[in-house]
Amino acid sequence: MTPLDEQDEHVRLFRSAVLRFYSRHRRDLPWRRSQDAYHILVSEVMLQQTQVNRVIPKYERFLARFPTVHVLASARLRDVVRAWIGLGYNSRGLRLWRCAKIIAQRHGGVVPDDVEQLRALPGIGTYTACAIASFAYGKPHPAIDTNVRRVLSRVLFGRDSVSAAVLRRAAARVFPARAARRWCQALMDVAALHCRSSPRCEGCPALMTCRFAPKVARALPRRPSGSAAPRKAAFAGSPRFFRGRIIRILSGVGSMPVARLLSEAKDGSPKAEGARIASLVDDLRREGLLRIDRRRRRVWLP
DNA sequence: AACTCGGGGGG
DNA sequence: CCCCCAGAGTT
Repeated sequence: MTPLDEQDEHVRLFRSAVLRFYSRHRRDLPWRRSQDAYHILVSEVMLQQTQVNRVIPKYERFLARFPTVHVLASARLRDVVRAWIGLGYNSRGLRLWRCAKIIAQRHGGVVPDDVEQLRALPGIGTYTACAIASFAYGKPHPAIDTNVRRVLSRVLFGRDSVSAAVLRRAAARVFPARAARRWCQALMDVAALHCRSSPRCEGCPALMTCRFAPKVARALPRRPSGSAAPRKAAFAGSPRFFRGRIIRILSGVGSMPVARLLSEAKDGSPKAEGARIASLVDDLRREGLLRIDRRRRRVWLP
């Protein structure tokens, strides 16, 4: 048996173990019950940098409120933003709304199945485009997110991470074209249930073929706990904190005086000068999340 | 390549 | 208190 054959055999074992694991133990997630590409689109945007458990209730509420692309496309941004509260990264909601408008106007209300066309939509990057093409349409595009990256890096290279180029080649080599729709979701379940940031190897389907597992036993220190830690800024009082507050305040009213928004936003935060908050409001206006009538000095969500 | 964008739950 | 989490867009 040549080394190449050996390697191929190794990959086959890995693949079949992961797919078998998926058929038995896969998580029952709401967006996996649907084949509707719009549902997949909504779930994937919500899942950008946001945990599954927090997305589930928002996802179901969102689709009950905006059941189709057309409903979302003709909705008011304010209603979209209100449905988005609690998910964070509000501009994702804005971009999803713009996505729906483009899909309704230029794609006949059908979410594209082509990766390039998907990539061209606002808020859809490489990962999300591949995820939609693959999960909704069964097209053979590896959707490489942090989970897939971590599992493949560990199993194939015995490291927590490898360079993007190396990983891309490895992902393509391992990718089973016949199981395109399931493969990456299977890897995500392996990541969520076993190959977590801090690994739980017991019961992992990749255990036998994993180059990382042997290293896990000797526990890693896991904490430099060093003196020179850069020390992160507090969340309260940060730009993110105030942006979130501004959006939350505005989502509850039709429109309001700019001055009142500023005072309500900094309420209870004496450190925040009005000028700083005003500049955050202007950032939000530039991004398209809110509108300002300078003459009448009023602000609102479109 | 480095930053910014929310918010919550867990170690 | 720090870290992580189905990333994308801008500079």
